[in-house]
Amino acid sequence: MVQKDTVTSILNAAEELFSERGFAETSLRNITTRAGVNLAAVNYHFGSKKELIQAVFSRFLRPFCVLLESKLAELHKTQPDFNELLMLMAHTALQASHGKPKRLAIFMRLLGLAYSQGQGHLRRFLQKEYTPVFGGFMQLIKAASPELSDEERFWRIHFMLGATAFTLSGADALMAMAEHDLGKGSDFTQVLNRLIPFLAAGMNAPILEPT
Amino acid sequence: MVQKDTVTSILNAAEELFSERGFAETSLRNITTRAGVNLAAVNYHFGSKKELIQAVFSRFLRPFCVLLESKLAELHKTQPDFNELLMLMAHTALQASHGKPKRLAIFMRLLGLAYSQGQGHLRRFLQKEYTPVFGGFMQLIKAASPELSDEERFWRIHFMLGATAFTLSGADALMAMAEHDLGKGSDFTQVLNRLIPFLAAGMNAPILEPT
DNA sequence: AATCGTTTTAAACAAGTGTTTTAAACGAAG
DNA sequence: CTTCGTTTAAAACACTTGTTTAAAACGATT
Repeated sequence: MVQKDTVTSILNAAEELFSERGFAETSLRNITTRAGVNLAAVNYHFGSKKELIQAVFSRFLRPFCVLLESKLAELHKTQPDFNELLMLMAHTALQASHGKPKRLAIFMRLLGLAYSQGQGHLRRFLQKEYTPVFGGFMQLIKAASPELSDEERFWRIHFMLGATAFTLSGADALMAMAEHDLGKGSDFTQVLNRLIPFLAAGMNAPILEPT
Repeated sequence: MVQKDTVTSILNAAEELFSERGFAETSLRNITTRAGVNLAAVNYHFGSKKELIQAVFSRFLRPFCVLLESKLAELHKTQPDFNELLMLMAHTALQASHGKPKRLAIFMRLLGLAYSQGQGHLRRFLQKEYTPVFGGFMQLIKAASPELSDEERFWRIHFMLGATAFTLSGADALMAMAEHDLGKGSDFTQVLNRLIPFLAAGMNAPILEPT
């Protein structure tokens, strides 16, 4: 691979290493070595390690949000059900990954890390920068499940989020495990096609309001 | 709180700090300071930081496994459905947490960290030590879903696992968010009572085998 | 060709890490 | 009381971390 722009080399290396080892476990020296640039380049171009982490997220999230926003605009007229909504989301995410499922898996793992690992600054950053776009998607979800209370819907959305983040972030490891355990391989889109009906059924589950 | 045994003081402090900040972000000095013991005590009693991490898991997992194993034995006679199976699992986990939901949340977060964070030694440790016990549970799941192909069931189990780990590990943060967003608070068992029907519906979702 | 702002380089910085070492304190057994 | 193995204590170990510095190299503009 030829020597690209310094900052994108750093972003590429950081994206890979962060998703493999986590944020704290990845040192700036790991990143700059893999990127083939000088150690000081990170602090020069990004300011600090924290800002580098945020930049990694922004590079993926910004194009994804504009893509999603445009698709949501033309979808607000119809009344899509969960299967349609989730397939749209999956398709948009894959599109933002330039069609490469591997990139989506990497980003999902980063997203999982952002929540599981301390990284309070990251949660705040994501919340402040990228929540408005998801508001439109939430409205469509609400329209698709008018029978659910706000509380019930809130939790079911996070159940979906968990299943998705966990599965897609470990997709390659799980696919390898599936091949080993039952001899049948799967590919990434197959997994998505199994996941979506599962989630839709969960969202449409009979309600059991607490006493 | 009075000064307990040195090793359990260390385990308590490590359990809390690991679940709050992650493994790499928690230093031995953090742990020994909170535990009120000398820094060298960790290496003296556990050998290394890695072995301390494993000891934290063992302290929870070992009693949980014996509890689960005994319950599974008397359950193999009946033909429990998913709601029963999941409720049994939840009840056992809560019981292993001495009835304190907070402790279960902490352990779930640790489990999530073990998978998301690098920590290859931990994944290997957990796999080698504690997988046999879950085999029995898997058999019951298989018996409860004979219409599913092995492949479909494999993936749906991991969908469940993801939703559960993600939700319960971040339960306190999510509960705070729920209270802030929609003014209604939830408690831990309520969340479990919402999660289980969601998962059961997902497991029983109509099958859409790939072409 | 000389000059400017921008970028890269190598070296050092202070701070924090896990671990080891040495000596001191403890608590029961002879 | 003394002696013994076990536990604690303080200090130092060698090493890695993120960040900063100051000089060198670069690249376009005048």
